[in-house]
Amino acid sequence: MSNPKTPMEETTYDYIAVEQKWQHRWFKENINTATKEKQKKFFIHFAYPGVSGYLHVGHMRGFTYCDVIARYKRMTGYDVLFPAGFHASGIPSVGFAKKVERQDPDTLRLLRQNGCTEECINNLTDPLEVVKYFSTVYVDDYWKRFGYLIDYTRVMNTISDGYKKFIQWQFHQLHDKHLLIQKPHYAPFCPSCGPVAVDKSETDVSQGGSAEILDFTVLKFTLKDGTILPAATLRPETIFGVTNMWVNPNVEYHFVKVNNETWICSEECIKKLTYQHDLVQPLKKTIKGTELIGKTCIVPEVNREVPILAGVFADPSVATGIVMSVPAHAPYDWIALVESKASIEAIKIIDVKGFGSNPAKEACDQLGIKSQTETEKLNEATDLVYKKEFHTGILNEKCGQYAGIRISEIKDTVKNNLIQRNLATTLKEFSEPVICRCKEKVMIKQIPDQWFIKYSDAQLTQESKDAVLSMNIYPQEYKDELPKILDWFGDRAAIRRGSWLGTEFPYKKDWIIEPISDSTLYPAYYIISPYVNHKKITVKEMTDEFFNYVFLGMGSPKQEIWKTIKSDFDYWYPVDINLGGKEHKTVHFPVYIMNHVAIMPEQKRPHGIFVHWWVTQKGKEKISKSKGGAEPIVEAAVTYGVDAMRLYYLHIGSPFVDIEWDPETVLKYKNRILNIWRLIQQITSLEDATQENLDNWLKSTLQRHVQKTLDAFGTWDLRVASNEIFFEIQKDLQWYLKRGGADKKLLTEYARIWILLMTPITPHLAEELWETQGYPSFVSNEVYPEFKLKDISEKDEIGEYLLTRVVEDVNEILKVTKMTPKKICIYTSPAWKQNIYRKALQQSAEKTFNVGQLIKETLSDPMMKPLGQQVSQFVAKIAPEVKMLSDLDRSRFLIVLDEKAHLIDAKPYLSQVLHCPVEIYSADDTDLYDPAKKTKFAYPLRPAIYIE
RNA sequence: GCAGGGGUACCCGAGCAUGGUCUAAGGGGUAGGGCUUAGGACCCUAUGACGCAGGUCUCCGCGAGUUCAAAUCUCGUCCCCUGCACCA
Repeated sequence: MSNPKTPMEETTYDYIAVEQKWQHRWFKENINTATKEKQKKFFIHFAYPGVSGYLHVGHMRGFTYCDVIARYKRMTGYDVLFPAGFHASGIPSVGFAKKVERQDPDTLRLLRQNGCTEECINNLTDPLEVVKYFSTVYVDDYWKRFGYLIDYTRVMNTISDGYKKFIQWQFHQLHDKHLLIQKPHYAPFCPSCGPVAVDKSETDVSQGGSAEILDFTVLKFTLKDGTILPAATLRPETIFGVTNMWVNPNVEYHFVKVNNETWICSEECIKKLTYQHDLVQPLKKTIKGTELIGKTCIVPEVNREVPILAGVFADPSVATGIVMSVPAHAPYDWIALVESKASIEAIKIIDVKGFGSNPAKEACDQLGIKSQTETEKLNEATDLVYKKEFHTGILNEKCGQYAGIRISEIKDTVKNNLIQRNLATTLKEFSEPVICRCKEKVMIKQIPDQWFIKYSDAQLTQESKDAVLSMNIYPQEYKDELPKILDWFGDRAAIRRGSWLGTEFPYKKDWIIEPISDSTLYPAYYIISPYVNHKKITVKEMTDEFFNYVFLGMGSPKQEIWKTIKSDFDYWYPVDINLGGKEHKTVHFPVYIMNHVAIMPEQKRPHGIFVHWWVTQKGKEKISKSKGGAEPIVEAAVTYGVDAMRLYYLHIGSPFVDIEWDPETVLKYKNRILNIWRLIQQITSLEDATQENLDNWLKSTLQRHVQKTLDAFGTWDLRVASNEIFFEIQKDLQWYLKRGGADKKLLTEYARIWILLMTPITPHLAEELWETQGYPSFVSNEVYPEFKLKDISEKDEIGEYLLTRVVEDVNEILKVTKMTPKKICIYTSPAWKQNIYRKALQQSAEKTFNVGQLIKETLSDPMMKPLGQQVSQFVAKIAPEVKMLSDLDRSRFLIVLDEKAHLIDAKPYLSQVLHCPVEIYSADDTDLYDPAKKTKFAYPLRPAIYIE
């Protein structure tokens, strides 16, 4: 580590040493521990990460936002509570342990790469060890490594005994408030492993992670002898158009007893039925498809007798294996009917614009479909007909009581009526095969008395929507979206029996509360966790009574420590910002709000939510470990430096867009960190010199940037804030130096403020610079700069504006004329023009501007009389632009500036950048050198130019 | 199906709520020049077209409309993306 007393060489900046040095000091002096001192508090946290293995650079984006906000708040007069923990519940750590257990080569390689010893790896077959191991990795290698001022005394996880007591209390509360309900539920289930998760990450399954659950309606067609021929459909309303049935002649169908009915269906179907229906009993009797063909059956509801025909497309593995035929509306059925050559009339039951007497036929004709084997085209035709009919179709007179109603409105009613009258039932099925990791086929199983949290509760929903109105939610779009999400958010199955981690559900033995439901009130637990961690309260003492007292203010304290904890809770709660990725928008955040509304007192409801988008791989692909993913965090920290990465996250895009990880880009930020380091070294070693106008300009623009930065932080517009601090300020400073500015005192102060500004974003760089500038103590503990109006000098701002315009104009002329200048003359506008211009601006601001009026007014002055023509030309010329000026420009142009004096001041600079002698005149000067009569083109803030 | 997001220059990406200062910030890339070199560096200039005096024309997915004025408002249209529940 470098010697802290001697500043580093001007050209070297050992960021790794700097990072270590300051992190060591911060944590040694515990500046990150939350304290109650300032009577103003700010509670921020990020949605704790699930313990699923090593994280990648994408995860650091949100964490970094959190730290920047927390650091900003602590510098602006708040006690900040920034805790963190681990979401250990659920499958991830179990899945990880399983991978280690089955010696998954990728997993083992990853562990070894990250320096995990063989002994350690052996331990990781236990999910609890996985949680323990990665908790350390997250804290030491990620969070501390990035300089986050997290209060590490509060670290907790969701499978600790104390947390479990907290969750049980939560569920007792929900139960008391009648928000726990029981009803049937259908969930993926593996015959040998039990419940499995079907999701895109494919933790539990080896195939079919993106399968959807389809909800078939099974219609009970009856044979002559009363046996039921169950046909499964996704369009129960088309029952009125059934003309026949399809059974596969090559399949042997099975008899099965369902309740008291006898069904005929495929063998695969029986298995599904047993998982989803009570009293399913296979009968040892089968019937060949061919034997069914030629028989007839009765269509339920309609009571029509229809024939059973041969259809090879009837797949025994799909639903019941028996298909009803609606040839007017289902292209498959139409083509099969044509191919069967049966003389059956299609029955049209849906009127829909754009189709005639047989939509299915017309769609088939349109796509040129000739055979049942053209499945791709048939699917397209089905899609086409279905979409059109669903949205614009109306059931016609053949549909009895439902005639005249839109499909989209009546579909569910038809279905429910049929089910109610025992003419139909349901069958759920995956849209594609789903295979468990154990190679078994995953089924859908009914859980008759599943416990749900009743998020559909009308009052809870309404109160939650009301709560959202007064919350600070970033981005605004999400605030607008949230009420709709809350409306749409349905009951959530809250428990599961299977091998995963979590809290035991108090009302059903051996069932575990699922991970979303156990992370809704958890920020409140951060208030308690330090007392648990320091053994100031035992798990045994954390009774419902304790939680009731601390959180709800109910009852009286049993111990002194209860009072202490409650006073902490009352000081810190509620949360000011809960920050999480966009994946939480429709999952975590709604339940976070709703549980607070349901359980916590009104004044403890959340104050704010901040949603950030993701870091993706090239091509907007989600970073995934399986695909190689982005760079590991520790490696990246070494390559780029932590401050560079922090700045990268802040500046590369708005928090509300996905950003693509690109190593080249991160390097640019690394360079910028280095440049700033050098620039500050450089400016404090300049030869002292003052230039009043220029110095005042620098002071003034700095305040503009301070103001913009504060405004941006005010709305957590982190990108704008970082842009001001790391780009705009630097740009101004460079202009100042280029102009020859070198006021030592000013530059010292400028550097001081600049370092303060950058502290929340690049704290290590800031601390190091702070120290080299000779300031004692931590800059992290300093007060953030405030806007100082007295430093604003509009006159000098406008002066520099004039100067840049002159340079631009000269360059423009040189470019067009391709001249090489020998001498450049600049003529500022005469006083009379400036007077008129100002008058015009004032009048325009007061909306009294009138060209004729102003000319008359001006010429009433006898001194102006001789200039009559010039005056009228000038006024006419400026009229349109004066009207269009913004308020900002108007006030800028109204400032009185001695243009000539300012330009003369800058003469050395002008001749330097223009590479030739420059002469400055005012149009009012008596001894003008103006061979080309350019003077008359001079306008206020737009001097005339003559180039030789 | 339900709910939501988005199309801006070579690329990324601001702007759009509150129309005018928008050829459209910032960053990157590219080209030319400087620095005679700080570490994958730094500085300047150019980067829609045209223009021999600081200007003109075109332009924000596509097509209309409102307006003195549209990237911004309205309507239509095409295309892309995300989530949908026991994965967090």
